[in-house]
Amino acid sequence: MTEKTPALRRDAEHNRQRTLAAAREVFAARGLQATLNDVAHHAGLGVGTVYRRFPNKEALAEAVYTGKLDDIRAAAQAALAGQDAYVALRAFLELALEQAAADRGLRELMRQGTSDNEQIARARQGIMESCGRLIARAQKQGTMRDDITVGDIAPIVSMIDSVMDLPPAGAVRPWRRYLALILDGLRTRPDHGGRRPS
Amino acid sequence: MTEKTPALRRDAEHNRQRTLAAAREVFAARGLQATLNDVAHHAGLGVGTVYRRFPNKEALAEAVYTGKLDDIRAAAQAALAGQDAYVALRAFLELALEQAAADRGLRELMRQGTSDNEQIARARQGIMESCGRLIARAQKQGTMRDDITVGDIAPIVSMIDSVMDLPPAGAVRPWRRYLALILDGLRTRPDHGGRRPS
DNA sequence: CCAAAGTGGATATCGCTTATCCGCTTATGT
DNA sequence: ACATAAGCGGATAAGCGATATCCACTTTGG
Repeated sequence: MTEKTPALRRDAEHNRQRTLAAAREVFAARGLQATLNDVAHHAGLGVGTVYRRFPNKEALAEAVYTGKLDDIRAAAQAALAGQDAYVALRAFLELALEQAAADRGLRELMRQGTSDNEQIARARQGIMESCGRLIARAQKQGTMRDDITVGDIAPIVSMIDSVMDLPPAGAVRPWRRYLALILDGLRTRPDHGGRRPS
Repeated sequence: MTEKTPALRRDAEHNRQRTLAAAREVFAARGLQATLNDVAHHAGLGVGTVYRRFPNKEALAEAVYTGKLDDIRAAAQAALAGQDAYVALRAFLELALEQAAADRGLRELMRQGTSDNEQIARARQGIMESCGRLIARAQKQGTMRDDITVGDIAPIVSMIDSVMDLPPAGAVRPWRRYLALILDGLRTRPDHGGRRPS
C-alpha cells in the first residue's frame, strides 16, 4: 500500500540483507528470545546498525516470518485441491510441522495465540480456514470422526510442538511418530462408522 | 537419615506451616516462577521469615512436592496390581495427569528432565519403572502395540501438558479428549494384530 | 570533495528476582 | 516478671540480562 522506501544506500541495503539472513539463522536456531545483539554479531555488524533498520526485535521478526507464514498458508489453500480431504490435511500438517521443526522462531510465533502482528494473525486465520474446510470435507467423505473441529488443530500442533526437540532416534524424528499416532486417531474406524470410539 | 531438627518455637512452626500452605497454593496457581516474596505475602508473612526457614525457592518447592510426587509413584506401583495392564496404565496416567492439571508447579517439576533435586528424580524414576512394567505386560497380554516403549511416556505426558491450559469446553477438559485419543492409539487394533498401522 | 547517510559498540536504563541485614517483637523457662 | 534466645518484617542491596540510545568516526555518491 504505502510504498515509501526512500532508497537505501548500496552498502546499507547490503547490510539489511545480511541482518535478515542472520536473523533467519539465529531465530531458527535459538528462537525469538535471541537478542538483537546476537543477531547483529552473527551478521558481523554492530547493534546500532541493526537498530537503524529495524526499530525493535518484533519488527525484525515480522520481516523474517511474514513470508514463511504466507507460504504455509498457500500450502494449506493448495491442499484444498486434493480429492481425499483427510489425506490432504494430513499431508499439509506434515509439511507445516516439518517447517516448524527446522525453525524454533517459527514455532514460537505459531504458538502464541494472541498479541502478535496483524499480518501474522491473518496468515494464521487463513491457515485455519483451509483446515476447517478440509475437516468438513473429510467428514463428508466419511474418513474423519464427526467430533473433530478446527478447534482441534491448534492443540494438535501444540502437542507435537512440545515434543519436537526430542533427539532423533535412529532415522526417525520422534515427533513424526506421535503426529502419525494422533492423525490416525482422527480417522473413522471401520468398526465405529464415523462415531468416536468408546 | 540425619534427623536434626533443633525444635522450633511454637509460633515459628506455625508460620512454617502457613508458608508451606501458601507455597502449595501459589505454586499450584502460578507455577514455580512465582517469587518467594509472592509466597510470603500470600501467607501474610514477611519475606525474611520465609527465607529463615527455607534457604531458597528450590528447597521450598522440594518440601512442597516430594510428598505429592511420592503419592504418584505409589499410585504407579499400585497400578501394577491390576490384571489388565493396559487399563491399569491408562487409569494411572489419567490420575497422574488429573493431579498435574490442578497444579502448575507440579507440571513444571515433571517436565524438566535434568537438574532438579535428587528425591524428585528418584520419584520420577520409580514412576517410569512401573510404567515400563505395565507396558511390557500389556504387550504380553496383546492389548498394546509392540513398538511402544517407556520412552514414549514422557513425550505423551509432555504433549498433554502442553494442552492443559485450554479452557474447558462445556463439561470436558479438552486435554482428556486428547489423552483418550493418544491412549487409544497405543492399543493394538483388531485388524493389525499387535503391529502398528500403516 | 563534502554533505548526507551509515556504522559500531560502549553504556545508560530498565524490569525483575533473589537474598540479606538488622532493629524490633515475641515466646519460653526460671 | 524478666532475661534472652528465637523469630519477624520488609526496605533494600546486589545481580542479571535485555533493550535501546548516542555520538564520534567512516563511507558513499553526486
